[in-house]
Amino acid sequence: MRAATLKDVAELAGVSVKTVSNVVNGYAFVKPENRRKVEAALIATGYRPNIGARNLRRGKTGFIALVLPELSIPYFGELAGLIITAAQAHGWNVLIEQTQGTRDRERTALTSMGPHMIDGAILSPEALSAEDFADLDSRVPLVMVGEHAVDVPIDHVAIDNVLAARTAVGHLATIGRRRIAAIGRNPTRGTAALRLEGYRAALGEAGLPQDDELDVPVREYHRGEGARAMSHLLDLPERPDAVFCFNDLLAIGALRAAADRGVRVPEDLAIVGFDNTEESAYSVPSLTTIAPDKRAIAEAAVSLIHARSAEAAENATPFDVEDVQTPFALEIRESTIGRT
Amino acid sequence: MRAATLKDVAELAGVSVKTVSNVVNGYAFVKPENRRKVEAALIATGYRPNIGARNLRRGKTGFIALVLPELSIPYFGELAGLIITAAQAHGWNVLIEQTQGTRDRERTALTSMGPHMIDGAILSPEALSAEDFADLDSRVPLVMVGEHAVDVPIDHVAIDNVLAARTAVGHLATIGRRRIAAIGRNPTRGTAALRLEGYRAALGEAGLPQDDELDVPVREYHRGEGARAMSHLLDLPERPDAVFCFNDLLAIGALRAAADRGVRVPEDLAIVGFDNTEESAYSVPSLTTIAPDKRAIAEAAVSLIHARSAEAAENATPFDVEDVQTPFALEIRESTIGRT
DNA sequence: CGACGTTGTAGCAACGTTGTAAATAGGGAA
DNA sequence: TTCCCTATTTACAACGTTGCTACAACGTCG
Repeated sequence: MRAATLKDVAELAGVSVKTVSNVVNGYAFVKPENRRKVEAALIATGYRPNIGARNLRRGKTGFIALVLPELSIPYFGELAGLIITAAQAHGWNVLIEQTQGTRDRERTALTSMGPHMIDGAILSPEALSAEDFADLDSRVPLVMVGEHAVDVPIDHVAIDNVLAARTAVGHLATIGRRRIAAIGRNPTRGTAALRLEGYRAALGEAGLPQDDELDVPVREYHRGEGARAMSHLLDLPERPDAVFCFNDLLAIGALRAAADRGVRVPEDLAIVGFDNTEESAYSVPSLTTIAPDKRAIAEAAVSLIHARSAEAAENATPFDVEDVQTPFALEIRESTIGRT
Repeated sequence: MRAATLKDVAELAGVSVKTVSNVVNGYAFVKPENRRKVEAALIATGYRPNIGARNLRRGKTGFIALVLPELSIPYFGELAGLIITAAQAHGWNVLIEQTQGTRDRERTALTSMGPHMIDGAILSPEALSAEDFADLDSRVPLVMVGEHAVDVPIDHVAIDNVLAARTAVGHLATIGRRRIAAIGRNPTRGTAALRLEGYRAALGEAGLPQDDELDVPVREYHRGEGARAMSHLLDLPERPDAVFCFNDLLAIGALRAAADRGVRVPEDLAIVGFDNTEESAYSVPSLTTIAPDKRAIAEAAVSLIHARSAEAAENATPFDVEDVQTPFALEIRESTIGRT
């Protein structure tokens, strides 16, 4: 039992294949009577267009790729959900490629997705560097979300990471913390450098010294690493009274390590996270965090792909590389100001 | 600048299109010399097969659909990641469809994905009933993951929900809890009935009475609902000393509500969750939970689609409906036995 | 020396769709 | 009546790929 094709519908309705195609595509000049017959036949056969064939003919694929480290990371799960929804509004399906944040797999994802496969790609790279983009065939519209420390001419959507980090650390200084640590330094990660910059700027603005031992590097942005780093900070002869974590997972790990040591949050130690994952609103204590507008990020990214795609179709002169800054807010919760 | 096609490669290599196709597909009988020439031309042109055209010709799409409530729910984020990985091993890309757990969107997902689009679908339905499957064109292999309370002849992968719930509640009884509540009853949800059954069975086995007011219904399986339900339980004249939550999100919410009331976990109240999401290992206190083998679920589901797909291709007589039970474990953590 | 099998190559058709252009029908104007 | 215009429909080709089949070249064997 094959699926119905235009041909099947045409035979049943007693018209040509093309007329059926015209009806399906809303072409204006079809005799009302034929239109009715075709519509009846469409329903009777349960016709669904063969997307592959249509795209082959139209030269579009109907897919965009979403390249990210891992769906199991809450931030990416939430973002992916929003991107899928936004893409659907433009008639796109989303293919998700997981890279584990490794440069190798990010490169593979970039090169293996030929232009036959996808109409565009949204990347959330962690380890890609400028040269990886150099030999990239640029037929596919690309948008980076999150950050590009690398200076490549590619459209880009993100919050102002430096300002966000400054805001977070500024908040810690405002509530009287004087020994503010940071967890999340990482050499290969684009955002890490920016958030570190914001952290240092805020320390400067608050007149606080920079102490290298308060700035702990991590290998991964996972809970376990956050706990490890926090543990390390609590072992210092002079403990910090606050810590800025470069994402919520690290902060959750830090929270956990503090609890293990009997360190009270926020009385002894204030903690700020980054991402406002749903988890952060329900932790004990709840987590003060930077809340990027994820929906805005998702919609901006998809819109950019759409615009680039249209531009290519019309052979228009390309518009300048876009650098969309989406809004964010500081979500103040118990981990810095306690129960209210 | 178009993408390279077989024709381009053939012209460059000085052979026919078909010979290039033969090389690309690993056909044995190609003269070594021609093979070399073609391979060189392939690299020179950067040829990538047009998947759409290939699938059109082969009658396969290369995609499977994954229909689930929402990617932002940690359990589904984790599961989706594993399914994508498992599907890749079979050469499949995964299209994700989010339904928000509504019956309407689950039905739409089921009917709109024609067989042109996908080679199979993995469903994690929450609200579908038997009649929704009745008028389903069954050309696409379908696998349900999680639970089907509905009795339909569709392949199915899940843990033994009744046994898992019994194990969880049995654990609470074993550590001496006598007034054990349950959060998660829900009329439309397949798993809820099974977990409730396990809960009641375990109460019976432990010689504990069933008290209807201890069994709190929820609308959604989200953290907020867990907190609300827990709050309600803590308002009872006679508080429970333990609670079994039907998933981790509800448990995290319950944990939060307990903290808000100053109720100590596990001293005053033991909590068990379900799903073993990564979050549950790092909450304060960490959460005792049922840990399904998610990787096994993902791989079993994809394998089943693969088997059904092959069966259809060979016109074999269909094998019986499979009901794969994957293993689970009780992960005992602080929320029932405290710091160790 | 001819029949035959093995190895290698290529032409053609078809997958289901749509753009283009040509064909048809029905009016009304010349 | 003839011709042109408009409204509608249709045939055909093409998108890029691969299965089928034909065929050529080359040995091998009787």
